[in-house]
Amino acid sequence: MGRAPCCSKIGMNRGPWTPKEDTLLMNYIEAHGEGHWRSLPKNAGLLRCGKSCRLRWLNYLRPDIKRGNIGPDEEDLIIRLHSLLGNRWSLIAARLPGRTDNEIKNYWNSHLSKKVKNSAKNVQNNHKGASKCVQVPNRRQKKNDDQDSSNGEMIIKTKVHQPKAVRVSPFSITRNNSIESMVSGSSSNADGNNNNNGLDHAEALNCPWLWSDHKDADINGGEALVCENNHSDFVNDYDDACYFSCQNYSETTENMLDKIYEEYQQLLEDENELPLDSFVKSLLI
DNA sequence: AATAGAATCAACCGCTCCTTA
DNA sequence: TTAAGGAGCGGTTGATTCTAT
Repeated sequence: MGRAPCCSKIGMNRGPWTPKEDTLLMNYIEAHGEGHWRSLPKNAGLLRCGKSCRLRWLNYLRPDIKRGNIGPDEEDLIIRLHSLLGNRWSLIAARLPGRTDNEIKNYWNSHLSKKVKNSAKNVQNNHKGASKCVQVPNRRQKKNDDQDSSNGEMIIKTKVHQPKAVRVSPFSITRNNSIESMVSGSSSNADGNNNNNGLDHAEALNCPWLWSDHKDADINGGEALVCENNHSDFVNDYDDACYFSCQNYSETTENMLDKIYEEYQQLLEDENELPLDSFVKSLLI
């Protein structure tokens, strides 16, 4: 089934935004708030696609945006989160206050990927055969990585969780009655596929990722993420359970970033140890 | 000073997911 | 149940800037 384009491109401005366009967009959002991107350009008097407006606002015009000067702490966290999450830029960005997925993605591609690659090579040279945690490639990357491997470049892989993050509204949870019902595989994912493969809890817990990608999500009304692997879905609403949420800036940046990473790691370590009920409760606390 | 190649990053594209009627 | 629209995400592109020669 094809889809109509998000907007007619005829007569639309493209390319870099002008200060005038920025002002129009900012004024409109100040007055009316975010959202309704499709109709926003028309209402704001902009000759831009709604997607373009959204991107401009989210990545550059939002008042809480930090630009440039990615510090060593942030850099370190990006690298570590990337080793856990892969190219889930929005998830990574959600844990770096003021940073956008686009900025992190660009920073990774231009700086960090090389850095990581070089350090991986050093590790290989120093410890031949030693295990190193590197990202699991996504579909497109995999092809290239396979080619790298075939060129004789050894890529050492350890278990990396690569959940497919899917936005889920609280309604999804209600529909399926309980988290446990989802864990047991009785829910359908967004593709409409029923994932009930007769999995037991241990299998389902292979992927307990539930991180909101919205800083202001709340436990009842916020969005949550569903992890999706080959076998199971798992749903929870988690964001406010993070005591180091992005709203808590009282801690030092360094401590906060470390805690973010530690919690992600802890989730991974715990997933195969906790009984289901305990695990679910730990996420909801 | 001029040029070429590399690096950077804002913006676009296509796809997927969620919601709604 | 299903189709369509809105929104978000990750990959890619291309213009601009930087650096080396």
